[in-house]
Amino acid sequence: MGWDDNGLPTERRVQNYFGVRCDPSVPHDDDFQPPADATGEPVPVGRRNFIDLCLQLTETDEQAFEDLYRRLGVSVDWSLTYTTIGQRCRRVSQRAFLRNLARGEAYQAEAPCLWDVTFRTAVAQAELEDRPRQGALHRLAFGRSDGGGDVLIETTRPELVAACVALVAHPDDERYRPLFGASVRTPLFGAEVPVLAHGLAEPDKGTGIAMVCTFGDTTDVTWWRELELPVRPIMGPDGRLRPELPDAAWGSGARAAYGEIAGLTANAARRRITELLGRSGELVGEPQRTEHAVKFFEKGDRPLEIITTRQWYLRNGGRDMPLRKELLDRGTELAWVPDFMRTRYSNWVEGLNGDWLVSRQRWFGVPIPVWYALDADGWPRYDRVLVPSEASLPIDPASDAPPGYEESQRGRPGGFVGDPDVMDTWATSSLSPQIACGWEEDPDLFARTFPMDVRPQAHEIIRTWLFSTVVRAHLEHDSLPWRRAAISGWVLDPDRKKMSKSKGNVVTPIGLLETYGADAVRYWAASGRPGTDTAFDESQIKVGRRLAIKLLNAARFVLGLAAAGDSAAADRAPDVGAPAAPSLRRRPEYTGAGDRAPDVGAVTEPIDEALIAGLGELIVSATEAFDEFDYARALERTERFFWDFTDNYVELVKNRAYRDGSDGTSARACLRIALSVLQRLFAPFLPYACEESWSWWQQGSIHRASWPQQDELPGAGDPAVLAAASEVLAQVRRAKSEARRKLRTPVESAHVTASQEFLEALSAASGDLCDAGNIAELTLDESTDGEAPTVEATLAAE
RNA sequence: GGACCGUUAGCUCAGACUGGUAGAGCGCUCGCUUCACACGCGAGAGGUCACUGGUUCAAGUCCAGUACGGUCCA
Repeated sequence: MGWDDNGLPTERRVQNYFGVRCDPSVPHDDDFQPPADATGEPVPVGRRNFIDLCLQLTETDEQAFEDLYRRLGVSVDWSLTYTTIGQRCRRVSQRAFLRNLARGEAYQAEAPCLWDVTFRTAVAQAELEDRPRQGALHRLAFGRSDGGGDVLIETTRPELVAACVALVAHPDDERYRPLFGASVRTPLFGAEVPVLAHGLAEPDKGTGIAMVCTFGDTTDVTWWRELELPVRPIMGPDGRLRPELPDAAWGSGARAAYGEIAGLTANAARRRITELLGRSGELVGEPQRTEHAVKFFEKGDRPLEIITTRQWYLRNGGRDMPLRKELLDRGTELAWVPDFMRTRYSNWVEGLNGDWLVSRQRWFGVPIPVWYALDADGWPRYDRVLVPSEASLPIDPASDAPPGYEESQRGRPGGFVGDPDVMDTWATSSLSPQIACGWEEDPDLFARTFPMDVRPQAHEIIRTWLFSTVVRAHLEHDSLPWRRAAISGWVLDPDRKKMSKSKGNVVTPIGLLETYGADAVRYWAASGRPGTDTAFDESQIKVGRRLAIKLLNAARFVLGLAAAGDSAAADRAPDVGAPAAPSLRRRPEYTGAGDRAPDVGAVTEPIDEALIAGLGELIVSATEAFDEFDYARALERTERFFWDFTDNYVELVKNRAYRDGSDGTSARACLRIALSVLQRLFAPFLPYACEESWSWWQQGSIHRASWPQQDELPGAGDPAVLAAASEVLAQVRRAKSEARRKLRTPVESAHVTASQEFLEALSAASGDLCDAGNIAELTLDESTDGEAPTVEATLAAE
């Protein structure tokens, strides 16, 4: 079990929980205490103090999670727990990064990147989501430099007109073709920008010609790069327009206009610039309200900006087609459950528009393990990356010195400076197979466990966890990290909406565990098929609870019977001690020692053999379903058999099972065989009920017992015997029910008309049938027309 | 705009691969204190399988398309 504790969610929780915010300029305080009142203005704390608070809170949170998982009966070796902020993960994560760096797969670049202004960090493509936002289309007039009139564009972000570097239209657009190569002047700022052609311009969107700004969206970045445009940056990392002019050559009018918006947020600047444009006459008509998709950081709540910064990237096929092809091939090589999830992977890889940005301007994460040499003037030489030895990992460049340097040289000319950033949390999580398998640390374990068998995860993180793990294994080991991926769906709320904290429709499991027990919750969870979203349905949890209780009661019956039928144990008193559960007032007395394997040779009655035959088929089909990861099918089959077992078989043989003699022994042996198999088939779903009832008659944990095999059962029987008896019993019950009589009501005679095969099967179970139906006389009559069996029952008078 | 998944009883879902009389549970109605279980048991009612075509002796199932819902990617 690994806790993914580093990253932004933890930082945000710590900020809210303790009422602090991290400010690296604040010195470390050895005696720091968080504010008593966390609701006030956040207290700035130094980096080290902030990280300590993160460590403190994650430890508490992880203990709560561990308690929850233990209660759920999740099968985990808790001695092997790790955390992604822990020493071992930091070491693995940094080692993998350094290997990527040495092979040229990790590189740094000064480039436009998606930027969250709230958290002031770069974010990766995989962390984006589109959200619909209300906006307004502003129609702006750009005057042609040759005086030939205005060119009109539409934009939802008029404040970016200060950053405009070109206009683009589609190369085939006849309206603008004459303008290509000409220049226009931007409104308010009068900057001369070219009119250019590019295939990404959409002729039917707005006026068909768009302004290119550095940078308003990712299309701007493409245009800027492919048309080799200059940069005119105006957006600062804090989400406010930069104080300095974007273009030093601007004249006084442009300077004055920019002075109106410098330092404002994007929204405020938009309002101000709209006023200015209206006044200058360059805003044409009224802004038109519109809804459009805006890119957000998935954990953020302000739109992303695009700013130019120096960041670390990891090659992931976003730029080079050979690597992309190799990674697409890995997606084909991987076995997907369900198979269609492969398409999500392919879509994602094919849609990558850049390499993986792995550096984050945050604190609670694995540090990027490099330093930079400082030149004689004290400026970082980003082309002189200083790296630690693998043996020294993990390191923190903020407190450790690079090889060949002294700590005293930090920040000094000719000295060094540490990279201040941490890695994307997925840069560590993408190595979970390497972490768990002991990569470079336990060669024997690694050889035996890597690549792993299966990655279980949900579908929304195919683009992050799954894909990034494939990338790392491909680059480091030239292999898949696992052979299969089993993709689960989501739990939706009862209205089939995604659960989310902001909507307030989240159901947490703890209350359900308290009300219904872990077995019931697991039963419901297991009924959702792989890859399929499941609407939360409390009634299904109740069904699970009913099943678990039924299993306990059935076990109590079977094991109590065995004692009663064993004449040596017949006078043992039942245990009437403290109840284990409300429905378990008695626990079967069963004190013998040794292994309690059922007596296979004792099964002699045809109907008992019929039950065993069905049991064998069940084992085969449940095992096949598990082999295909279709746990829901395995559960459904087992459950169906079990209810049929209790409703029909048990009722049919109950009287015989109470009797001495070989026919009674056969029933008791069969019941015990069935119980043993059913307990083991149910064990993955109902671990508590199975473990408890298993302990009543077996040694050791059921969760270490062998999986049932068909060949451990007695030889072949004919399932038709049980089916025929069940069918007639059902019809006798119906007759009693329709007469509104008790089910114990004696039946003077029952006359069965059916095919010869049916009657032959039935007669092999007629004794049990008469016992169970309280039938005095059973007569059989062969039908000639092949119709369904019919039963005429004559009930005793009241 | 491209793709994927789904649409079966009031609700939640099986019915796949391999076409052959429409299934389960919950809920509802009725009955039953029955010696494992009233946290139980038995019985009953309830569906034009989203729609339109096609293939076939036969389609919930296979093929093509449409609509609606959800999701992923642009």
